[in-house]
Amino acid sequence: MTDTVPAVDASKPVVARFCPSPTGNPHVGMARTALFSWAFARHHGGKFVFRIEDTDASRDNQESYDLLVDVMRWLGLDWDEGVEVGGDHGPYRQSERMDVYADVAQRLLDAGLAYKAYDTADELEERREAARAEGRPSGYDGLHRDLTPEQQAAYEAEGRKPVIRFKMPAKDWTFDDLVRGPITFGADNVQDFVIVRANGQPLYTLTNPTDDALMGITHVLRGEDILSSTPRQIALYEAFAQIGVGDGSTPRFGHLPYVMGQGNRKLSKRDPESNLLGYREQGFLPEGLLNYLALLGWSLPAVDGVERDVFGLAELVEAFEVSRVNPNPARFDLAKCEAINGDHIRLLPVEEVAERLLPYFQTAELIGTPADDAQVALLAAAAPLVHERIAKLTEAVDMLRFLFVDDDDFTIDEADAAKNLDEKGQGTARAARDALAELKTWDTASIEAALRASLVDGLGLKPRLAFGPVRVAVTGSRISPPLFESLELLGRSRTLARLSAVL
RNA sequence: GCCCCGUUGGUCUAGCGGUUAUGACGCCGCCCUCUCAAGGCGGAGAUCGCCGGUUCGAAUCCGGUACGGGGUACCA
Repeated sequence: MTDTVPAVDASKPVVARFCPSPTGNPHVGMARTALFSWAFARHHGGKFVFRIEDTDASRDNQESYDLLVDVMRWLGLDWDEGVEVGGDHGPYRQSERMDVYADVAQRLLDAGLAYKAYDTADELEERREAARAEGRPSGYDGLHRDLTPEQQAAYEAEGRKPVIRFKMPAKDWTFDDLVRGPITFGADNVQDFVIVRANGQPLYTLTNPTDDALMGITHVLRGEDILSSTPRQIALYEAFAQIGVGDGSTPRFGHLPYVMGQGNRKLSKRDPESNLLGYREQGFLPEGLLNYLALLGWSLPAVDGVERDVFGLAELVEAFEVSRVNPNPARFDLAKCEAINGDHIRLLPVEEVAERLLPYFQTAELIGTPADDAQVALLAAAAPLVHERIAKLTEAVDMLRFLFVDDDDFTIDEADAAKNLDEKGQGTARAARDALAELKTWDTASIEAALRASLVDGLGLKPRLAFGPVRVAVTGSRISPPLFESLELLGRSRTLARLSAVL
């Protein structure tokens, strides 16, 4: 297979990155971006950098930062360089790099590649409106581009504080997008942009390319929402080459499609489905979630004509080619996400399912913390009963609750009781209790034999009618794991007590 | 307004000039069965946004157009 590594320079190893802003809860679109960037780096044997872009003090917060780190670790997207692990290009939080940006901005100014602009918001607004009215692009018109020192001094005297704008060279901008192919922006449509606010704070437009350059990023995979800012970044890189920031090369860009929610809207932080932490709480496996996320815009190449959409991270890394990324937006489908997750659960050895289940049982307080050996053993014995029946780990908690719950807390679903434990059902339960009370050996086979003999052969009931009342009385629900196995695990005394309790 | 991106069953997706248009999720039916799942088998569901062109032949190439999305900030 031909390797379509689009390299800046073929001899240069790949360095990719993920650089979220710590605002709010981590969401799935973010995870998909991180996943693709990570998979790209790993596929090419390169490095993956994890940087935090917290330059907007009003929106960033520490809790969100902690969550980001936590969730990346949970997902298993490891990084070679970045926050928490360090590296040669740190620090990796932009809030700790302000001196770097100030220096770069000053050098840009000194080299005449950027300038101070004193326009007020109102002035800009007015000119923008005029431009639109005439059918011209509405970006900055360059009015303060060539101010004389005297003019600048006059504005300063008025008390105006300048922003720093980057001077866009007048030329067309073309770049070969890793997922979309060649994209061109005409010179007239990319205007001088602000890189430092009037209050001295650097903007994303400056900090992001600066750090990418300084950290040696060769490939930038990011959301398509910032596709149109790419020409500015490329222009900045060319300026960096002149002032000696970075190694003088420009990275390759690839713009990933949106992850959509309901309707034609991008999945937003407000959609409950977008909350990454929620998936962990609900019992999604990281490999299941990641598998589904990978399917949003990418697919494993077919082998001998056979397509497969359930795969592990190692397979993803092995096969990941950015060129296969589909450029159109994909809608997030929870039902399919759950189905894929269920497949991953079934792929796990049952012992491991039991291990992964433990924390969820502890959260539900069905098993103590620390867990005692008997409870852990019971969970291990019960895991095979739910292994094929769950799509999310938390579902096992509900299915096996009857085994772990204190007798005082055991409850029976009212609707199920009404249907299955009427007079006739109680008769069935009584017969079951009597048959089981005499049983010598308490194991699945003996329990099944005794129940069949008593209820099916003895009372002449159809199997589903025979076992329904027993199931409801003992497990509390019309729907449960396999009955005979469940009774064995529950034990004789608790089983008999529960049957007696409904009579 | 101007710029950019996108468009294959309900959803995700394969497809790179010749296929009865692939697979998955979901849905329906049947089998298995102590419930529910899982598994097996089968089914419905797409005139590949639209119009033109190139070609013996177009989902695939070209040109328009419509619709959706994004940008046009001292947000990212």
